[in-house]
Amino acid sequence: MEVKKDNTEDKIIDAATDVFVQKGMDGARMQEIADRAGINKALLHYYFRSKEKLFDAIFTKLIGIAFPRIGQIIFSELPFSEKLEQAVGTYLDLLIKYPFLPAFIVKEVNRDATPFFSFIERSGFSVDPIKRMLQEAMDRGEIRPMKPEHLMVNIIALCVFPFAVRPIINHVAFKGDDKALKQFLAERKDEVKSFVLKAIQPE
Amino acid sequence: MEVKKDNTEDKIIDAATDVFVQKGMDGARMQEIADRAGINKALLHYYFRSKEKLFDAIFTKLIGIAFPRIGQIIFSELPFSEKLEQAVGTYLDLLIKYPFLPAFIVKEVNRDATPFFSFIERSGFSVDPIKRMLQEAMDRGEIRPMKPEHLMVNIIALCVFPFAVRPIINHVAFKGDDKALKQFLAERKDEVKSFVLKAIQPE
DNA sequence: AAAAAATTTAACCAGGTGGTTAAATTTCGA
DNA sequence: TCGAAATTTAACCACCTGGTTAAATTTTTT
Repeated sequence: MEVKKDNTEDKIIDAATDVFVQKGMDGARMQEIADRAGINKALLHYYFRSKEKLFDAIFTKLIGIAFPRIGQIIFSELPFSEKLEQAVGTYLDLLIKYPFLPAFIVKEVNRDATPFFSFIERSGFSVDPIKRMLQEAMDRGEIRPMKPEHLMVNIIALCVFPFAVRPIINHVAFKGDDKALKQFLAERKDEVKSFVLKAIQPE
Repeated sequence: MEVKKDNTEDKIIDAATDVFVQKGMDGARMQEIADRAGINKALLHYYFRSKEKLFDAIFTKLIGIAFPRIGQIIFSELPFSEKLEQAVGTYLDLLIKYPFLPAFIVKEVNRDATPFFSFIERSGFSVDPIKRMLQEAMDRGEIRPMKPEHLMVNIIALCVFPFAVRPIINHVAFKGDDKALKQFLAERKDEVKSFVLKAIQPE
């Protein structure tokens, strides 16, 4: 049940999101954003004083989607395998909904990481609780011992990477067949879960 | 033992590589490339008629590095575990040497995939032999059965992804400590190998 | 020494960029 | 109805973009 937004600011944000995600900060044009929002350039500056300010707003919004709070899952009393299943499932649902997020974030974070850094500071995001949770699971013998940083990166890599290189996979593995690619990405949920579970199971 | 290159064309290519990798096609400026090559803009167009032609040359060169021929490994008679070890080792050495390749390719392939497509066609690159090799390893019972596309994507994801999101990992996991990040990336060789091997072992 | 190739200089171009301004007009809430 | 806010129009700005040109100069090759 989506809320109907028809005020100008939201129209601008929607249009700017589309354009920035597709073209990136460097490739985006204020005129195109104005056109897509159905307004003119003057009004664009009436709402957001500069391209940079507008981009920051969009970037912050999108990074907030890509770095969701997963506290409830982490702090639940479920066994690790079920935490993993929930986390991977939730995250892949999100990626299927926003398939262009990974490429956008890779692009912009490598261009200028400071907006990302300030988001992290503002949001208070930290990996420490996740690391602690993993360490405890290892101590309980639910997971084989390994550096938690590697496990975290591995899980995220398996989820995110296929979306970041979508055009490559689509062409090389599926010869441009969009249906097959979509099917493949849908399968990732089970694939990542079982792949990780086997990889971390103790002796 | 690097070959000393001091002719202008190579100076241009080196400079253009730096600038395009760092800023991308949209962010790159011909003036900056000329400055870095120690020449002027007129001479830049004397060698490469347009920005697009220069970019194509650089992109093709870099994609050729990122999609190396791994035929010798695939067609060797080694057991799969050793093939994996060799392939991952070789590829991670390459990524450590060119750490900005993944972000560059993600960026540019998502901006315009056609140069990538034409490279694939020209080079005759195909996943089919890799798929066949994996299938045979499964038939021999060396690997648990799974879709070869997923296994391929998983291995590449585990290798490449950390480099693509290097600034994020550096900040979130290592609080900006470059040494720690470097150490982490060096560990990936063993990490990916053991992670994948456990994930694919039968039963 | 002559010819050819490489390089510089410096000016120039058309077109696009983000951004601004002022005035007129429309919309909308008090 | 009145006034404020929202929106449009249209012109304008300085600056940057990729790209071109012609002539002079230097370097290299023959």
